[in-house]
Amino acid sequence: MSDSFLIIENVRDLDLEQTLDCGQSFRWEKREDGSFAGVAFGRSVSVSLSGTELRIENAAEEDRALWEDYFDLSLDYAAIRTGLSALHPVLREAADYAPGIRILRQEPYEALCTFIISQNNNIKRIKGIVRRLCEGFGEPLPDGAFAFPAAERMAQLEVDDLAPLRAGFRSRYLIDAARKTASGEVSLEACRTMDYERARCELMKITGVGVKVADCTLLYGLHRVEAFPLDVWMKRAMERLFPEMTPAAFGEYAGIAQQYIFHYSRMHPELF
DNA sequence: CGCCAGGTTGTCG
DNA sequence: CGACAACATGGC
Repeated sequence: MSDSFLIIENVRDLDLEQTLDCGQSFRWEKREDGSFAGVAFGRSVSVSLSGTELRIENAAEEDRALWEDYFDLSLDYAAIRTGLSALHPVLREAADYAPGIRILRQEPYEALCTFIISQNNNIKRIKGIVRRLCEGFGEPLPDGAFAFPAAERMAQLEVDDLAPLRAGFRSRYLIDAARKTASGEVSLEACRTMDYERARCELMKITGVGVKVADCTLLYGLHRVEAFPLDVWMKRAMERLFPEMTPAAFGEYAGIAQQYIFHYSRMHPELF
């Protein structure tokens, strides 16, 4: 319907493929023309980048700040990359491999749910489950896409209602996450500013949320860039490529280092 | 067909 | 505390 679009100028250190298909979000699809279609904050858009000009189709001018925030454009990634590169030669290589990665500022509840779904699962199937979750329980949007369902909506469901997702044992975790966040028993917003260790514990009050899912929620949903999620790939990478390093040794931007390393490792499986 | 997937939980020793 | 199977499902 709408032919509105938004142009954000002077965008640096962003590559859409590297950022939207590096395993932090599961809702973006690449199209034939190279643009990416997806939904965030209940807004269905398609995004393309030419040079330093970011074009967001079907976005309103009043949402400019929202999209600048989503793509984390206020953070100077070139400077962060320089700092991280100095820490370790392999980190430099990983950062140089995909310098256009940015940590998206996703909605906290969406990040929580998608990484609950991610456990002991593969990315292809994670995407399918997330899509069915949105189509089944999210608000329909004018262009036929669906918003990510609200916690309040999911809190009213029973575990069996999620059977069509084929999410297996994760369904009851999703319901527990919905109920505890909707009721306020777990406060995602409080985790934004809480002491890091405290925030982790807060999230782990949810059944099915352990250290790794908590860290992913903090990093991708609450932009706690000190969080350093250790999945199977990262554990292998730490053993093999950074035997003398600890997560804390990567500093205040450890989470960004983690994303460079994760993506680099996944693209170079022959290293392991 | 068997192994594995951006883990967590419960159960043993 | 540390190790280890079980957990649903389906991609490859």
